[in-house]
Amino acid sequence: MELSERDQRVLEAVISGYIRSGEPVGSRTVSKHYGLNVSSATIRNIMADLEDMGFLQQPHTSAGRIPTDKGLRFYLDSILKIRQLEKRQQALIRKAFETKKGDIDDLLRRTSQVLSRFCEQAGVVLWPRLSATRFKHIEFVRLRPRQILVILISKSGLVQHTLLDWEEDLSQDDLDKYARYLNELLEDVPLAEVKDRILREMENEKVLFDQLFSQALELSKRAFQEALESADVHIEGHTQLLRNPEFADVERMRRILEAFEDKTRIIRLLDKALDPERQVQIVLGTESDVNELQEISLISSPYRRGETVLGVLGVIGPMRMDYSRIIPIVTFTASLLSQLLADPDEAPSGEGAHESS
Amino acid sequence: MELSERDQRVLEAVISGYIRSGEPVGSRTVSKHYGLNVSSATIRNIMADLEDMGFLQQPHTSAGRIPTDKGLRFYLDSILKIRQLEKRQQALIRKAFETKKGDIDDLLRRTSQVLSRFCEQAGVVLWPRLSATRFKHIEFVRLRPRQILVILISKSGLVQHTLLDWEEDLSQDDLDKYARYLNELLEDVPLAEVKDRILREMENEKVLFDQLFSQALELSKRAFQEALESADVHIEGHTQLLRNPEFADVERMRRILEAFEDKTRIIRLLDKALDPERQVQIVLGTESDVNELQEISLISSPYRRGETVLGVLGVIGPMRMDYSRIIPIVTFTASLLSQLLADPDEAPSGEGAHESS
DNA sequence: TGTTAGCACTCTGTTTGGCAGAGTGCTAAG
DNA sequence: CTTAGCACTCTGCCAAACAGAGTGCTAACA
Repeated sequence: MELSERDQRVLEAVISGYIRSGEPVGSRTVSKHYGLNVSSATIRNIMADLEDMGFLQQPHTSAGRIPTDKGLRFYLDSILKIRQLEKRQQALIRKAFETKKGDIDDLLRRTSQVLSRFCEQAGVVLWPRLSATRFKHIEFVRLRPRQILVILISKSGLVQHTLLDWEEDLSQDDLDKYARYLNELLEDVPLAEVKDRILREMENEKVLFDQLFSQALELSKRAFQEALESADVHIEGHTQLLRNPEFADVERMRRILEAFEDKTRIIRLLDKALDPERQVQIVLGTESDVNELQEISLISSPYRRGETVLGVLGVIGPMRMDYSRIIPIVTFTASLLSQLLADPDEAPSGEGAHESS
Repeated sequence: MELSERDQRVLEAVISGYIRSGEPVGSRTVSKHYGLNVSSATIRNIMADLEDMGFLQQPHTSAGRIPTDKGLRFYLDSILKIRQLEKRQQALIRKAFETKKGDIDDLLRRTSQVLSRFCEQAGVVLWPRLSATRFKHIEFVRLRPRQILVILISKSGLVQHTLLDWEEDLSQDDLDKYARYLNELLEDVPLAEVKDRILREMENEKVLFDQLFSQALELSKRAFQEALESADVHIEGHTQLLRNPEFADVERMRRILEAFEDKTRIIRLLDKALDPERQVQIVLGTESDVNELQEISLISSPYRRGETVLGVLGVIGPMRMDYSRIIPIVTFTASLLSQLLADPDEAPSGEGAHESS
């Protein structure tokens, strides 16, 4: 059940025609506009074969063909050649990032905006897992009696805060002491290992009998528990989705946007795409286990800081997307973001690497 | 050009009929279902008068009437009697807040969720302006050479962070010193006054000649500049808007949701509604200066901490909303949020004004 | 054996006319 | 001032008709 060269070209023709127009593509169109020098009747035969093999489908007798998910998947895996993004486009995207420096949060938000604007679909960025970065700083602030605001800062500049209720009322002075101790203890420890580090330290006998130390550790343990679990995602340009004619049905669109509001679903989807091995990953709706997202498709690419993958970014749109245009944008944006996040301390070529003392 | 009691009742009937059904209301319906003991012909005469006066309009000859903006405004200001929210509903809302404690951010996000769910429209919360609260803590973290992460915590537990580029490379030790100095200097100062306080301190001659002090002040000045300006808003339940039949037109809906994505517009709208004098404020779309929001309406209520207004919360929906149902929910939620935010340290006076019979 | 022209058939989308229903304004009578 | 009655208007819906797009099949052709 191999696909001949010609079969593939017909499949490609149908798919790109469908992507362009959003409507079923007929044999006549294919034979006329896609430079295969065969008549429409021949195309019809081929199309019928492709339908038998499950790559194409007909919405109804006497309509043209549209690709099935299987067809799309084959197209993406075997037919589509991904080019580099044009220099001109690259420059435009670079420029979009130049405007203003800011927080890492600003940077990531901007990234999703850029994705949305350039791809004309919804742009999405999965925030770095704290566990992917290193410890930088912790701070405790006594907001009210028995309420402590914990602020955790990662080396990459992520800030996370949690409110802890604590049985005992600790003074701000004590809290400052705890923080100093922890900041020293955990300096530069990968946040994924912080828990182990704390547990190990708890067994240290010097610590075991010191009220201060053990309480500080207990406190940080609770704080990290909350902080490390959280995952966040930012979606920009929902409304671009409304531009797609396939979502003209309000009710359907509503269900999809509803799924977006509960971010956990999107996070689950993106988590699946967080494969450091692959530069770009495409999840067709039907391949995800999220019911409400059956009709949409995600093109994603991981972004890194140095070697470690921090998170994923991508574009969400209808299955019928111009993959050949969007994939290069997504991969380029991912690599650009990785560059922007690169730690100058660690880059060998960069300026003098100071140690913070 | 006074409206008689009867005229008002007809207007009310048309409006509540229209709110219920979303369709033009005819004279027959009014005379039958709204207990005015007059015939439909009489109603027709009255409706014609109301139309002349600009309170009603006809989508086309031989359709029923729908209210104009002026008519709605009159209804809201003069006819509608706002009741207290039922005890049962109150309890349900209270319960929705109980589930989990968290950050102030969590609390505010939850508030917008509650609004959205109970009103079945989009819920919106304008974050407290930092300038409305008091200084609690500042912290500087040296992320990279010449890059300082500033973390600012208000007494109410709001956390704000900004990244500052600084000409000179300051050591973490120095930064800690600055922070200690500032934390002492600014303890409990209202953030609105912090700038003045800093400027005043800068003129202090003891400080003037001390490198450390003056740099700390300069640093904080820049930090506060950024932090105090920012305003944030959270909108929950966009998708509820899609439920309204008047937004069945995708293109129109898209424009509205697009306006939501650029939060500055919503912030502008909510700022207008931040009037501490009024318990509830309603902005009809046409009354706002935001073009894209002509067709929607905002019901809002300020929330406080003690005496000072922190921000606004509200509900955004189509003009045709069940005001009589939603207004009590909004005002109740605002007062509940105020209670939850109340500082136990400061509120011995028990200002719980929202007692119900 | 693969390709092509021709033809009958099917399904969709749009247009047209007709019709029922809802609602109005006006008039004349109570 | 109120109301019954009536002619009129506009919408929404339905059915029929029709053009257009596309297919599958068959038979002829290279």
